[in-house]
Amino acid sequence: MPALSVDKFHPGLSVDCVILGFHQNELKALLLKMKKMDKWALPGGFVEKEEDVDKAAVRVLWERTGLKDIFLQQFYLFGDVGREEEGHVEGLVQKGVIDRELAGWLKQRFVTVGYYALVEYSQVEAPQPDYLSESCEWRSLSALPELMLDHGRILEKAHATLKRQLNYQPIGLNLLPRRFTMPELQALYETLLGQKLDRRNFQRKMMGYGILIRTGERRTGGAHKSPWLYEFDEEKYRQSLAGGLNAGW
Amino acid sequence: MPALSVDKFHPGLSVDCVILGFHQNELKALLLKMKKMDKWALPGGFVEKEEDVDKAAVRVLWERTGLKDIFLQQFYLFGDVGREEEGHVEGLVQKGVIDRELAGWLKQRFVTVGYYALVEYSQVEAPQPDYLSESCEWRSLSALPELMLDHGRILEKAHATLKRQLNYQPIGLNLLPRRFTMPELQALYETLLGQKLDRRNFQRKMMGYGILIRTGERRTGGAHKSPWLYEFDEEKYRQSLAGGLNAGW
DNA sequence: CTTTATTGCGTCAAAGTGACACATTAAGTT
DNA sequence: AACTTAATGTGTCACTTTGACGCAATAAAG
Repeated sequence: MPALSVDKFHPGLSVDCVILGFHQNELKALLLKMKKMDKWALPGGFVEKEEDVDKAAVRVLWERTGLKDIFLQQFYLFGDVGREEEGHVEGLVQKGVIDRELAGWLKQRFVTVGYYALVEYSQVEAPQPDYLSESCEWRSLSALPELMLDHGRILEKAHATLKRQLNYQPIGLNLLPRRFTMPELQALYETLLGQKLDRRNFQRKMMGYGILIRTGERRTGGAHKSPWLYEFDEEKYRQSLAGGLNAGW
Repeated sequence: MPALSVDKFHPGLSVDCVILGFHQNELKALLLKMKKMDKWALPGGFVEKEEDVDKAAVRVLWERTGLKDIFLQQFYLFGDVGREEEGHVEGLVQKGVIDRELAGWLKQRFVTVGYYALVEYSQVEAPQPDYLSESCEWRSLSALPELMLDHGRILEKAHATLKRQLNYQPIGLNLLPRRFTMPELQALYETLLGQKLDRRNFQRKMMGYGILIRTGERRTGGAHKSPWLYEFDEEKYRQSLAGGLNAGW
């Protein structure tokens, strides 16, 4: 167990990352399985004393999973007392997962900042767990394992935030391969929303946003009629992110 | 100067409240004028070690302004290093505003959680400044005084968040008197958006949401035709808050 | 060559939106 | 008391967006 010098960190402040990917028509989150425990956890960690919180989130994600330079979006601060579970830290000590110094540090009251990111599933190959974890895996949101502390609630809140953003912001640029078909994009939306959409109206609405480019090519190999391949117009995609899709007023 | 026992607080964590009101067709924020300084500040303070952050915000607002039981909405954590200004704390000490103990506490690195609330201007009568401040006043957003630290940025972010929410959530229940006219509601929207709206289309759209009740009465006394008085249907208002106005999908 | 399931494109009615005309009314003016 | 003024209430009309669905084109399998 490497020594973790604890006094370089900002006291009582942590970050937790909800990393969402999309694969086989399922929304998945990247989770760490804690050593010697049956519970799973979001990749999270501490903020250094002279480090921006946003940057800490990026660093922590890298340290704990190997994912590099992910664009993380802050979505909520979880600041209720009682986030901690009675006996949680003692359990870790007794199982030899953490040492006494770290345990003392962990026993203080913590608030945590939630961040989320949407990443392309296939670009994350064999994420590397750190020394606290025995594995790092994609787990389907529809069949989540038991999560430690309030990580279940954090994940839920990230999902809800995402669903709301779908109404006024484009989504998919970091979640899909560079080129994708309309049915694939639709499947992403349907999964995020938990709701079926009409194929034809979806295409019309999506094209109306003007953020998609139809490449001349089709995806072949599957059965039946081969669909067109699309890319995002990154310039216009970013404009839509900033300005919103349905300005409303 | 009352002694402020500093070790009951969570280290390096503060809350700041953006309180917005609407008066004479202007959006105003409640600000504190710091003693012996030309700068103004948002009402803010520290979180106790065994206190929910949300509850701390409510308490702090009460302690610093006298406003009671305001519903505060968390909107962002400001966590960059360099939020602090060089020499800011020393200045306070030299002017005798704070003592050495508080100064030492303040010199650590802080992150702050931003909260906002919309309140009815007229219900806030003579807000009371605390011992750190020499006054507590409504200041128009269009002519803000100089704010200390990054409070200007915090206020700006609250305003932007509000503007975005206007697209999918009803607004006005806590910002207007219980009964109000359609032109008054429209003026609120126009001020928040910084944009003129068509009178007739505004009314149609607003009524379409089904959250307004037209009382049988009119507002008399003004010149010209007297407008109807409306109330919010609080039941439906809350439903719209939860479900969103323009579901989108 | 036929079958089958999927994709692309189009239609149509209903609802929503933006721009505007016109009638109504309360207070001030003459 | 009649007139003027400016704000409010209601309605219209064309255009766009949305929801629901029909039909033809196509890639692979039998």
